[in-house]
Amino acid sequence: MKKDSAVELSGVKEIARRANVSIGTVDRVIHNRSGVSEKTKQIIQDIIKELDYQPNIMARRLASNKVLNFAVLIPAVSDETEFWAAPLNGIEQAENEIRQYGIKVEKYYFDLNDKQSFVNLTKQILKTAIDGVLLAPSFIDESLAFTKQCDQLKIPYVLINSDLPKQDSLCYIGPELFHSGYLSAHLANYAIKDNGKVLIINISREIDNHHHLLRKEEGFRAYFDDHDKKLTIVKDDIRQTDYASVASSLKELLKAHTDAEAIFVTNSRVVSVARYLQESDHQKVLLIGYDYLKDNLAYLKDGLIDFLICQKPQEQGYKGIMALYQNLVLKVDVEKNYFMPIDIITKENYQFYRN
Amino acid sequence: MKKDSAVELSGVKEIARRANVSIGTVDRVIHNRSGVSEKTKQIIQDIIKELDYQPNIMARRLASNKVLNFAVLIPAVSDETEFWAAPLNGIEQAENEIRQYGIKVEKYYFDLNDKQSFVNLTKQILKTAIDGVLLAPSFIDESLAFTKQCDQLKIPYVLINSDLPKQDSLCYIGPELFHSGYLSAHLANYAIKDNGKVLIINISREIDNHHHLLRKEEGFRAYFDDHDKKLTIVKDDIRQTDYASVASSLKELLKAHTDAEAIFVTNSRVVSVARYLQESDHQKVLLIGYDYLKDNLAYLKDGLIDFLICQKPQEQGYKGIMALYQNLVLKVDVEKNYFMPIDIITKENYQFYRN
DNA sequence: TTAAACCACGTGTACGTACCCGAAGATAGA
DNA sequence: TCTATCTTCGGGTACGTACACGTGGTTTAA
Repeated sequence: MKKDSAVELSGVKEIARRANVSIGTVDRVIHNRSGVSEKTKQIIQDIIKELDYQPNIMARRLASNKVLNFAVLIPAVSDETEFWAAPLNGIEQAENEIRQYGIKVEKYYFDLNDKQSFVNLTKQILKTAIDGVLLAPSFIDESLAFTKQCDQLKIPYVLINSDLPKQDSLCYIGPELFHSGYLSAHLANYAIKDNGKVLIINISREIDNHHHLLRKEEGFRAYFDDHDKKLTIVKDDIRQTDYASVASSLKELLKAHTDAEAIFVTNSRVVSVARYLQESDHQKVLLIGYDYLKDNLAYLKDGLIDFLICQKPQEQGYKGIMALYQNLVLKVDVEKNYFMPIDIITKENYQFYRN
Repeated sequence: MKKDSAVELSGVKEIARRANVSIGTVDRVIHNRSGVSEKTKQIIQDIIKELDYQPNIMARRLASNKVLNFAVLIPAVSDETEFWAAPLNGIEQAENEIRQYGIKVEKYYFDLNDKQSFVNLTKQILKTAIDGVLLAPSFIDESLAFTKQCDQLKIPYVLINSDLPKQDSLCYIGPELFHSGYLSAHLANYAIKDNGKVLIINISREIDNHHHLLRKEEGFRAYFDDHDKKLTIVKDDIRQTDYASVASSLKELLKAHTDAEAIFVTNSRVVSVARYLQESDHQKVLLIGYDYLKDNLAYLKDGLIDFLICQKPQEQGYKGIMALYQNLVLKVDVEKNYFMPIDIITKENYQFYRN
C-alpha cells in the first residue's frame, strides 16, 4: 500500500494536489473539455508543463473502453501477386502486438486486375466506422477519390508501397524506386566491360503498376550517365507474364544479344529469366532482380541470380499499422516519408535477411 | 457502463463466474500460489484453457506496481570505440518505449582498455537488485565469471555483439562474422581477375576483440577456396591504430603490392585506408570495410570505399533490451540466436539505411 | 423575492488485475 | 465437546485514468 516516497509521483492526482483541485478538474483540462475557469485551467496547465506530465497509457486505455478500428486495403495475394503476402504478414504481426491496446484491424483485399473491386471496397469501408486506414494506392485516380473522402471525414490514412503525390496522408511508407535502380546499375557495372552491353527487362502486364518499373529503369540508366560509362543498353518489354511466353521472348532477345554481360529485371519476375537461363544452359550472365521470394531465393542459391534488391515488404505493413497506432493512440508525430532501406541480397547473406 | 453483450468477455471475472468461485481463487491458480484445492484448481485450469485466456497486460502492469530493473554493461563510447554509440542508441530507444511498462534501465560503461574496469562494474551490478542483464562480453574470462554468478542468482542475461559459447544466456544478438567475410569476398571478387591479388588488412591493437577479425578473415578466404579461385591473398596486421602509423604501414604494403585489385579491411578502421589512398593519390582499388560510421560514409560518398558491411548495431541494442522485456514481462520465449542481417552499404543506398 | 438556469468543480464508479486480510469450514488434539 | 490450527476461499482495496453525475454557488429572468 505504501509507495516509496523517493518515487517521483506524477499523475493526475499529484497535479490535482498541487493545484488544489480535484482530479476531475484536472481531467477536464487534459482533455480540454468545458467547465473549467480560465484561471484554474491556466494553473493546471502550468503544473502539467512543469511536471512534464506523461499520461499513463495503460491506465488510459484501460479506463477508456474505446476500441479503435483500422481498415487495411491492399491487393489480394495470388500467384501473380505473391509480393503482397509479406506486407500482409507484417500487418498481422502489428495487429497481434497492439490488439492488447484495443485496436481492431479489418482487412479488405482488392483484385489487382479489377479496378471496380477496389472502388467497391472503398465504399464498403466508408460505410463502417473507422478511425484509420492503411492503403496501397495501386489505382491512382480511384485512390485519390478515396483519400479525399478520408480527408473530409478526418480519418488519417497511411500509404504503403506507392505514394500519392501531394496528398494529406499521415505518412508514406515504401520504397524509393529510382535509387534502387541506380544501385542495381552499380552492381551490374562490375560485370560490364567498357563498351559492353546490358539488358533491361520489364516483365509485366499493362495492369501492373507500370510507373514503378519505369522509375527503376530511369535510376538504372542514370547511373551510367552519371559515370560516363560507354555501353549499350537494350530494353525489352514482355507483356505476357506466363513462363512459356516469357521464355519465347527471352529466346529471341538473347539470340539477338549474345554479348550481353548483365541483365536487370525490374521486378520479381526475374525468376522466369533465371529459369530460362538455367533451362537453356545459357552462359553465365550477371542477373539482378527484385524481391525476397521463395522462387527467387532458389535461383539465388544456385548462382543464377546474383543480386536481389529488396525493400522489406513485411516491415512496410508492420510500420504502416504502427504509424496509425502511434499517431492515434500515443499521439506522437510520425515521419512523413519513411523510405525503406534498399537491401542487397546475395547467396551469402540471404539466410540472415529479415523481411 | 453497459458492455456490448456481443463482446466475448474473457478475463478473470468470467473465469470465476464459470467456475463458481471468486476472482481471488482464479488469481491464485493463475499465479499458482498455494491455497487452492486440487479439484477447483483443475476446474479453473480447464476453463482457462477453454477460453484461451490471455491476461490483460495493461491491467496487470497497472495493478502490480513492480518495477523491473535491467542492467546494461557495454563499452564506453570514445573516439576509438565509436561503434558503441549505436547500440547505446538502440538501448535508449527501447528504454523509452518500455518505460511505461515499469522498466528501469541502468547503464554501466567499461573501458575497453581496462579489464579491471569491467570486473569492477560487474561487482557493482551484482550488489544492486536487478532482474535482467544486457552484456557485451568483450573480455571472455571475466564475462564468464559474471554470467556464472547470474546463473546462480537466476538472473537472465542477453549477450550482444559477441557470443560466449555454451552459456546459459537468454539469447545472443549480434553478427555472424564468418559469413560477413564470406560475403565480402564475393563482392571483392568482381574486381579481382584470375590470378589477381587481394589484400586483407587487420588494423587493431592487441586489446581489441581479435577473434572477431579472425572469423571474418576465415570467411573471406573460404569464399575463394569454395570457388576454386586462383589468386594471391596478402594479409597484413597493423598494430598501431593511430593514422600516422597506419599510413606508414600502408605505404610499405602498397609499394610491395602495386598490383592489388581489392582491399578488405576487417573492421571500421577502413577509414584510415581510405584516407591514405586518397592522400597518396593511389590508383583506384576496390575497398571493402565495416560499419556505418560518419567518417566511413564520407569516403563511401567519395567513392574511395566501395562497400561497407554493417550489421545494424543500433538494432542490436534495441533487440537486446526488448528480449529481456519479452521474456520477463510478456513471458514469451525468445529466439536463442538472433543473427543480425549482413547489410551491404554503397554510395547509392546509404542514405536509406537504418541502423 | 424566488425559481430557473448556468457555471465551476467534487465525487463515485468502472476498466482488469494483484494482493492482502479475514471468514468460514474442516480437521485434529485435549 | 470445545478450542486451536489449517485449508480453502470470498471480499475488499489499489493501480492511474475516463466519464457520468451530483452539488454548491452565482447569475438571470419572472
